[in-house]
Amino acid sequence: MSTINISLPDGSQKMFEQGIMPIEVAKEISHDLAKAALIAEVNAKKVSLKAPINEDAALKILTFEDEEGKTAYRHSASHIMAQAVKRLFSDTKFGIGPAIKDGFYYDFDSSHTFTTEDYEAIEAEMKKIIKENIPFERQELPREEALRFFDSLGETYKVELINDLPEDAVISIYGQGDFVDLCAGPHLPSTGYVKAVKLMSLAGAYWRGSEKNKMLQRIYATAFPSKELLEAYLFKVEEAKKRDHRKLGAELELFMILDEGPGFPFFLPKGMILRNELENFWRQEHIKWGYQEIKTPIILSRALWERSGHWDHYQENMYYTKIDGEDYSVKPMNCPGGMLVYKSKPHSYRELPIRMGELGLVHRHELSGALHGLMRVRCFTQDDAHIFMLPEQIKDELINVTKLIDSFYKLFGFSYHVELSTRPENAMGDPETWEVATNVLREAMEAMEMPYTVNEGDGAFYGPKLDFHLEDSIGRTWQCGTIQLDFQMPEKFELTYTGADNQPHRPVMIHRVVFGSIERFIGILTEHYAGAFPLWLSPVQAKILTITDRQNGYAHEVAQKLTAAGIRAEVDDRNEKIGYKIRAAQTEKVPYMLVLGDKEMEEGTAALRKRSEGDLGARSMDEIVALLKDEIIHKK
RNA sequence: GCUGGAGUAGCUCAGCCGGUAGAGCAGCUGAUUCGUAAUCAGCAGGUCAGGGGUUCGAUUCCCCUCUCUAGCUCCA
Repeated sequence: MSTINISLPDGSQKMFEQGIMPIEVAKEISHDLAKAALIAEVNAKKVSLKAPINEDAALKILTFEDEEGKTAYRHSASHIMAQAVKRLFSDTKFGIGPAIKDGFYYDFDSSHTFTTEDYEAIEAEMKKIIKENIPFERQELPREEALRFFDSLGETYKVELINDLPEDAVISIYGQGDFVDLCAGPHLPSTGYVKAVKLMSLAGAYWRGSEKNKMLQRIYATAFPSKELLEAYLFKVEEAKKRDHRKLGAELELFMILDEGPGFPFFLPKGMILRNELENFWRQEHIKWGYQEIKTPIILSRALWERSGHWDHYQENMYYTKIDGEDYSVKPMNCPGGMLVYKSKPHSYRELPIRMGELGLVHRHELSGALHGLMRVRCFTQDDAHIFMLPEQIKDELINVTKLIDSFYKLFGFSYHVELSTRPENAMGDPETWEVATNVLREAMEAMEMPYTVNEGDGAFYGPKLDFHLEDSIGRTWQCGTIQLDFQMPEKFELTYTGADNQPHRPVMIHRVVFGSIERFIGILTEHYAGAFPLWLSPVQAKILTITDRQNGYAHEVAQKLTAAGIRAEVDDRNEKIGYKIRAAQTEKVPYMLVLGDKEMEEGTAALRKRSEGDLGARSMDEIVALLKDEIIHKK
């Protein structure tokens, strides 16, 4: 038997007998590593711990700490769940069962309708399978044989999957006792490796994500290498729920959504303060960045929407009405109005770029099942702008807008990722123009060295776009900012400017938003800060709390002083103990509290208390005003 | 829209097998005048989402509608 040379991630090399399994190498390295090992990476290929190594190789042992190890672990758990379901509901057919962020799912087609009451039985069966410690066994099959095999089992979905695999694909199946699944692998050595599992939720999911297909039943679950890790995860999920903007929005009285208007949010006084602060900031910044502001009507005639292409390309998302017998539509986008403003007078090349902003309220018909708090609504305010420019200005403007968006997100401490969305199916205009536009977006991203992913076919019907995604409290991402490059609208609306040659030319246009939708942005902000907004955004910035009712008069004087300095203050002069009032203010997430007793009243001071730090001691009123003003101005 | 789940007081929730609803918090009133996260007592609060059906009787069982909710993209 010959020997082979195995190199490890730390650079060391060791000689082993040919055909050695990764798990044996792991044992050689350390007992702990062997215990934590899940799968291996041999020459950059993921394999089972029991796959013999037959040649010199670079070996890496992967554990739950590695993304790939975690994925294999959950993927194996999904097979265990499938096996459990097969045992309990034998006529079940199988769709797909991948690992996902934080867990895994499996899609089933079964005569049985799963409910949460089945969780217990399925989990119990999974535990049994885990206890049986059944090895996962890999087998590679020729295509024909694989097709025959799954066909004989009646696994129509698997047959479909195999038929769609490329000609040269290696078709592998994994068996664990009485259960066999089509799977690329790799898997853990045996079911016993999975320690803690929990079924999380139940949902319908169309086969292959298309609503033309049958809806399968999807069970979401998760798995961890220990009960403690599972519980820590469940705790984290519970904590995240407390940050949910729908819950906080109601508690903090920011907004509400009623049955009288599903998807149409009401903003309450406190939510309006937050919103107005954001809009004020937006206006100030946009002046600095060279924007003008306009406001266009909400309802405009059918002729306009036909011209813009919305009537053909966006029909199912629009609301319609009739005025004096003529068709009108409620605007789903601000651009056509902006076009009309541009067209209202002739333009010279000297004016370009023209950056025309609009906080525009748009209405869109979203599927009822897609509505979600402020994140997905049927009416929202876009912090829109349309930039009309010369072709040679495109790249600079793209960079400019990207920097503007980045400066906003940085202020709030958001991390975000960018997606480039390309030509969709129902696109307007010729593919060549799209190609050009898409490439300019790419170039701008590359010029700034911004990382981005590509989202094929997800562009707007009039142009490709760069989308900026922010995360919510449970890790779902929402598109906020977007930059869309548009060669179509200027054409449709016959926009022109007079060039240096005294001839008419066609400008190019960018559509862009920074917040995206003010509503969605407020939702994201609420979850980001868990409702404890920075001082400049807080609806109530300071709460004045009296120890006894002797200080009530003084309290209102203090409130007057703060109000005069532009600080939003409220007095709590209820006949309650100070602890009670502090608790109330703390629950309302008021950033500063001013506690007033006899001492403060005599000295003309206030005992300052910060939401995040507790008692700061007595300060003069001037000092307090200066401190708060500074924090507000610098948006700390 | 589709699939599963849910809807009881302002909020969080209880209500067994059908006999017309209960708690805590919030609110109001009174007492207490208190120093950094809940003082005590009393009072008031509900067309049990809406509609229909079964029944002597429905919050409870059945059907329809509305709304909310998880998901329907992350490719064996």
